Amino acid sequence: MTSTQESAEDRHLPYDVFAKACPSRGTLEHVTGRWGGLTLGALSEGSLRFNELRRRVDGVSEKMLSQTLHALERDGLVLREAQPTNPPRVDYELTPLGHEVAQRLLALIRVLEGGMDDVLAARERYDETRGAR
Amino acid sequence: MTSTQESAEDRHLPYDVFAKACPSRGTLEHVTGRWGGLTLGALSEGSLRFNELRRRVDGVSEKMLSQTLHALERDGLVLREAQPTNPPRVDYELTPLGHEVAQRLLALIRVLEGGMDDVLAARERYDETRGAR
DNA sequence: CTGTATCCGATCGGATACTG
DNA sequence: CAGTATCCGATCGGATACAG
Repeated sequence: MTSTQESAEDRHLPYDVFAKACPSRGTLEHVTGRWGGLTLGALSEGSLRFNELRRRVDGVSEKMLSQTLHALERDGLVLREAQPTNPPRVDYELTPLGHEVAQRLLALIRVLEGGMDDVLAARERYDETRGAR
Repeated sequence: MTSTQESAEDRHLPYDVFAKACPSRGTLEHVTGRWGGLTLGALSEGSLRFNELRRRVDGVSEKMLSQTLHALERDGLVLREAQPTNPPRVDYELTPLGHEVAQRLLALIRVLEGGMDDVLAARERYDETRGAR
């Protein structure tokens, strides 16, 4: 097999995200889903409470944040710590693996933010050529 | 603003993915969308034709691959080169920015693949505690 | 081979209301 | 404060058929 995909099999790992049935795909989707990446990014510098997170991740609804946090918690990327106080206080923080993931995610985001001028220029060219389609 | 988000504003960039209206969010979603990341990853080692890509990105449909490629091309991450031959031959390859993005993406994927044993264990614990729920 | 067009069910995700 | 429950429109995305 003349591999050009220096991925899982070349590194002798049991998981290959390029394979349809691999469980790593599900986690990748949680991490890179609409709110997953921003949530992990927001938690990368320390724990935050539910509504702090909501404000930080601009635009997320309660429902989606709750859903996102559950998925990340289940995957072992986020830790949920509920204080038995009144009013309730719940802190969310990254696990070690969550931190690693968040670091990579933030590196990606930085590249994207840094390249947005190129992206915007490319879009204009594309829309011109294809005449707004 | 006591920033704990060492992101765009701290680096004096005009784009901040955490802001709802920032155009970088759209690009992040193209890149991290269901097929965007896998497509960029598949192209990271060289150009591929349409159906080569389809086989590489296991599970993607024609429609979704086409849509994904258009979005990535418009954002200036992928270059489309159509040969005027018969039968038609179209090569897709990464732009320089596309390569940078793909590198970050692959780094993320590697962390995820490498951490899947932890992830799977965390899931079992979660599902036990919360009783399948 | 490289796509586009259409149909249509599944899922996403926002708004709102409500609970502890 | 920290969520859950429900409604419901928008979008996603697969299957299929068709086109250059």
